[in-house]
Amino acid sequence: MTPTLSQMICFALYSANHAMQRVYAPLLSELGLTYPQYLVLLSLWQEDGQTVGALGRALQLESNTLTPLLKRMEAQGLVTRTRDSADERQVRVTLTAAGLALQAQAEPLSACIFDRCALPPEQLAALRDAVTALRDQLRPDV
Amino acid sequence: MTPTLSQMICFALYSANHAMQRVYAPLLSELGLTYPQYLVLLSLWQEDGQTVGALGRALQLESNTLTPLLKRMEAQGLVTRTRDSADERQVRVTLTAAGLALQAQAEPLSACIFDRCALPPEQLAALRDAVTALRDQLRPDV
DNA sequence: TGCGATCCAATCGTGTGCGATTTAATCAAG
DNA sequence: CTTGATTAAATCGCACACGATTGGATCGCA
Repeated sequence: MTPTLSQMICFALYSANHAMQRVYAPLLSELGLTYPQYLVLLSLWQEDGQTVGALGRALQLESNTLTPLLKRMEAQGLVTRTRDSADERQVRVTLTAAGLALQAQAEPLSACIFDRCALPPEQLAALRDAVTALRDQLRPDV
Repeated sequence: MTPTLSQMICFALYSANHAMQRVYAPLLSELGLTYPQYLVLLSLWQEDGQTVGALGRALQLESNTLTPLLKRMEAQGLVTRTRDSADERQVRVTLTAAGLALQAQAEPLSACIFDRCALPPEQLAALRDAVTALRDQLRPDV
């Protein structure tokens, strides 16, 4: 028997992800950011100067997605993209002053989202860990 | 303090959703379907002849996403799109024989995905319900 | 009955995601 | 050295998502 839409874990993840993006979008828009651009910045604030490949591993995206996205961020003056002199195949992505400065402006966001979730911290952390574990289970080998 | 990427529930949902789509994609590709098209079919197999608006409420998508998607499915011969004669503003989406027939072919999919999740049914259902509850919490009013 | 407000779908432009391929740089084995 | 294999990014084409707007159809109320 074919299950209903709402019974499926895939649709739960699909629709929850979109709902989350819809909460973030208007807030990020004030900073001139899209949702994936914000995720890239989160990763760079954590560790600046990552290569495209390293960002891809962190965000679980390929260069065919990241390259145009990073070019738009470079055009906005948030990052610079420079070939690694030791290995010219790699491109390092480095925050500009403007990209660094956004961290302060984005800082209140996570608390705002946390409130919106309306869950005790432990429950939210448990949910996050369960979702992450499922994700890692679904990923090929690694 | 800015949290790390992996600490954020938003990234857990984002990456888990993508991981799920990456599991489905090659299987659906054999049926000539994309992931959102499969979700539309799930909804139509549950209730045929829904309007674009009703499908949008079920899938939580707007007409600007659904209309082109449904046109592609119509071009593939999976559904028909007809204006409701009682209210010409509405468009009813109805399964063709081919669209109905796909249900049998897609039937093994959900079990296949379930195995991939490698979780006991109760745990998977609990996770699904928690994700769904969070999604509904994030949705505006309703 | 008329006419403005509302509702539904469609259209348009932009930004992802991703399969498939290409280009350039590095590595490895002889 | 050199040449074939591997690796890293970029490119291309297509299918979503979605904000903003448009065009018809229906509704509500004087």
